[in-house]
Amino acid sequence: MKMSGGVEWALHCAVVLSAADRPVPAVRLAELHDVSSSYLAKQLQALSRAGLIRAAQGHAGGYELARPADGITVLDVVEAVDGAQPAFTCTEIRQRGPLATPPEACLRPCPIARTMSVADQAWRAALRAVTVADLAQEVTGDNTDAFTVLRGWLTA
Amino acid sequence: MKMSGGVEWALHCAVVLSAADRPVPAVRLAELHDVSSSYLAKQLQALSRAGLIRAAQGHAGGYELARPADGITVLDVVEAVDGAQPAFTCTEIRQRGPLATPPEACLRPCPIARTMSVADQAWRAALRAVTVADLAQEVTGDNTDAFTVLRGWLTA
DNA sequence: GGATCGTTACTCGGATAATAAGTGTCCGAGTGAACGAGG
DNA sequence: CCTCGTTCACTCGGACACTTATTATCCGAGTAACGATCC
Repeated sequence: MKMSGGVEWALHCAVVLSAADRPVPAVRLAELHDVSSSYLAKQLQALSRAGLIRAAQGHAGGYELARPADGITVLDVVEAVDGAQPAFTCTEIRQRGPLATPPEACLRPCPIARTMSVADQAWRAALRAVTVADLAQEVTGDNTDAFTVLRGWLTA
Repeated sequence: MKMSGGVEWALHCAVVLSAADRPVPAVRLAELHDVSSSYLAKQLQALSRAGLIRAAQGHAGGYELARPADGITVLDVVEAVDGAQPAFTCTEIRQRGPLATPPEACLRPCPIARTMSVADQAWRAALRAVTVADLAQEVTGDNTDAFTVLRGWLTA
């Protein structure tokens, strides 16, 4: 029950990219957060494959958001990096062993799987309710010129 | 973001134990579900350490629920087997790098950690709302004598 | 006959290998921009 | 002065080792029941 550590990096990068007005290279994002650039690239590639960010190659290239920040939810980022499959997978052990339940009585998922599914959907709903734009606004808070200095550092 | 596979076994065992009227050995539970008895023992030990089930040693020993089935929630079992720590852990990368946020501005968790925490609490609340007794009742459904044949197989 | 002691078989518990996933790193393919030569 | 071709440096992308967590297994410590023995 442990989430991939790269999810945190990907979310921070998404917030930073929402403030940038031009493509930002992965190396720049890495030294901004003081993390391994090679490994951060892996997370950004996952975001790119999911269609959340767009990659621009060549000179003055980098990554930029493919959609407006208020159209990208936290769940989108989490699923892109960590996988979209639910945490719990029912192996149907009720159909095994000497007292196996007959298949005709297993048309619906077992109560355990249903309970897990409900909890999983609640978790996803909570993450779907927050967008990258919401995170960015909370990060800045009252000092609105935080984005200005960030842009200046990104372009320098 | 993957849950330990033993959680499913532990939950099924909890439901079975709620129907038993005497201690059930781990080997019996293992062959009932057709799983590795040695590995299932590890999960049962975790439940025992958490105080959910009680172990009786010696001849005619085994495991039995330490509390009434309606007093054990699904969350209790999940936390006992898979750990109680939340899936997301904030590493405070906002305090690192050239544009590090000063510590005096980090008195509260960052928005990302807050969002994850809210989602985690929603997930836990959904699991806390279901007890082992609820699962047992749903498993039996209309054929109420399912527990009778189960007890007969456990004692035989 | 009853109680006691020793034996025995059965139980859990933690310590120990094998496996899969996650983490971290590297170098090559591709691309856009900049620079210089020519018109 | 403008346009075109070439070169070049910079970018991403996927393929390759290493570490950590999960999965699976084994054998030893402890204990309750059973049976034989003694009072």
